[in-house]
Amino acid sequence: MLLDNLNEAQALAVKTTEGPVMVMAGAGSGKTKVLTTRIAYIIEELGVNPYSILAVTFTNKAAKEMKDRIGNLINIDTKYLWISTFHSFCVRVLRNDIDKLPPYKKGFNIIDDDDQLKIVKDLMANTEYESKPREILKNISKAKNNMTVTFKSKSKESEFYDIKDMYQNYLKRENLLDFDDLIINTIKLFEADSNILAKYQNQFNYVMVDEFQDTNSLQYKLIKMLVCVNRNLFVVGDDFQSIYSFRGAKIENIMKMRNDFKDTKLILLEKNYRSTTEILNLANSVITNNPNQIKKVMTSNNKTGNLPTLYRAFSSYDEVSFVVDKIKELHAKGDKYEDFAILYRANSISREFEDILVRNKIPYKIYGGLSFFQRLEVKDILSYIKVIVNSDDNFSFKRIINKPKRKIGNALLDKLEACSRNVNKSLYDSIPFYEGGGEGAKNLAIFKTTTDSIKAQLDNVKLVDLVDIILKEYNYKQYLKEEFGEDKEIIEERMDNIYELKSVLKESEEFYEGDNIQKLTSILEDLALRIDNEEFKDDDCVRLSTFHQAKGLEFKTVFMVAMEDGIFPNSNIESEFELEEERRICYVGVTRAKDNLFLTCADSRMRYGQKANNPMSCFIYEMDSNCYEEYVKKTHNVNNTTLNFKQRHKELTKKTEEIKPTNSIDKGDKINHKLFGDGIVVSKVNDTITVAFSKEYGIKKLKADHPSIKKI
DNA sequence: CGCACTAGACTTTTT
DNA sequence: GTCTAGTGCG
Repeated sequence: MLLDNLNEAQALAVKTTEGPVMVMAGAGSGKTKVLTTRIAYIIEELGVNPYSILAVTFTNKAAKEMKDRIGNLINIDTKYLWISTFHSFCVRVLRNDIDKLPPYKKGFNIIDDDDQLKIVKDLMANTEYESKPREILKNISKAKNNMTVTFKSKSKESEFYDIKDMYQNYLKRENLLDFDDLIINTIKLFEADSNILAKYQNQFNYVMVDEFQDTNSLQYKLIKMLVCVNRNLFVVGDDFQSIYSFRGAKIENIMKMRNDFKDTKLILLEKNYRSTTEILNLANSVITNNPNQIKKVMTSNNKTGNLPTLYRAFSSYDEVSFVVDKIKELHAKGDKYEDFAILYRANSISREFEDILVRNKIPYKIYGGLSFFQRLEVKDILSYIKVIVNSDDNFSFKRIINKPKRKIGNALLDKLEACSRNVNKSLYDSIPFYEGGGEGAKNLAIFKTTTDSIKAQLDNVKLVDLVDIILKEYNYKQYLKEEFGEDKEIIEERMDNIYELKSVLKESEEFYEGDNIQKLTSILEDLALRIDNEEFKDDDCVRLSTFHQAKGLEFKTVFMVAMEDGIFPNSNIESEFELEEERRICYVGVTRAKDNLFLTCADSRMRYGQKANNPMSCFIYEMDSNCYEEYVKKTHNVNNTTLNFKQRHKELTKKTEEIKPTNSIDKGDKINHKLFGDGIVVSKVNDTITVAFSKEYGIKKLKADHPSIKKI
């Protein structure tokens, strides 16, 4: 029954339930279908307790989708299944036992990037240090994830470690955890207490990981710890779609797993159910330029259609017009707006499209920027709720104490902080002990009276109404007016977000049990991780987004725009490794399209206030020209982009050569490749070597100086 | 403490 | 070109 709608490879993946299994699932090959069917199969056919299955994803959306689809397959309540993001899983573990890792306490708060930045800035304000806070944060995250951090000088290095220590100590003191800490401390907890680890190891008989190519070294370590006893690890991924290495994702984990679990069964899903043959041919033609990946040739479901179209525009205006004309044309033929996606490498490109879409009255939605729970007004209201629920939350207190302005600035806060140290209470609780006059001090007292009275009636109000009470009692709208002044539209938009928060609270309210404080505590704990980007999903809109954000989605018609060297691949690309990742981004872009694909670039566009003439993307030059056709609008002078491309390509190769250490590999040498494992060099012609790997991968031709290769 | 002006950045960012 | 963070003055 469950297996009825699966092809052979998919069914094999579902039925291979015991032992380590790796599924390399090409774009559009039914990876979620396999995962969900497998879970349903294990529950239904093997009679396994649903709670002994753990499935981890990277996004809440993916987790939710999996739950929904399992619910459609079998008749169980999916609400409490262990299907969650890495981070939510860790929170669930840490909420139970983090007190075994003092000084952390169970009521810890999770902070996001924005909070982190604030903390680092505050800490640095008391020092002479001059590093850039953003840079510091980037490096803190890198260091936490075992990535290499490079410094300009020894003094910068010691400065970094000093700030990092101050940061970590601050977080511990305030019982705060950043996203990285969630993973790190779960591992620490498992290392510190073998009973706790054993409990989870025994509970989870089946562990599954989605988007495995995106796991970083800590996430892999965590998974390994969980499965090392019963070894039923099932991972699904696609090395072609690894585009998050800048965030620490380690494509090497694919090889690592197969080394750590020698009996790992490899299953390839190569049948694509999404795109036409023409689009798939183009996708394959892109990715073959990355020589060092597990070979998969996506074959189509025999769906045929139009050849992808390349349009080289004179200017970005010309490019944008082309896209809009096409959308209008296809819309007139019956396509919906939501069938279209305009995808680009960098968010800044979206601007040029917004204007013309508005003028042509085409509804669109830009995905990108801040997610709902990162919006300042949402965070403000949440901070208010946190302060009301928990008077120990200094961090949230500081966030909202002067919103709206209550004349409580840094000077007064410093004094209050000194006072709070003296009486050994939180900032909020030390307000009555603060001695010192001034309007600010008076306002502090008023703030406390207001808050106390809301606390007192907390159990008699509906949680949804709490938002209105906060808006009214603290005069929050006043703050928005102070901050955004004349612009009514912005204020309305922000208020809309606050009202949206109300509906989130309403939804959550039904999920949790207990009195209001208990409910609120539970809701607040996990809200930081609950970023649903599904807003407006039922609107019929053209979607504008980066290639990264479009991963996992599909559209009838896709425009890949600003396909220009300097933008895509980005001008910052400095190594072959990075260029390969850009190429994978390109592959992700192409494979989003179901029926129609348009590639566009412009001979000239404004960048940073200046006119830029970018050559056409080298990725287009790399594609087999039989895989696309060029659309020529009118007789227009195709300029010398070829020349530019060649120059640029030379530069790129030169840059790469400078970086690469020259390791001399010769015929007969044993080498290790990060994906294919060990192999023997059978021949060498110039810098191309032919290597015999294990029979799974067979004979491969590789560049001798490729960073994935090491001589052993 | 708050406003106004200026210097600098400007790739991607599942949590 | 545009946004934002930081500085300096009233």
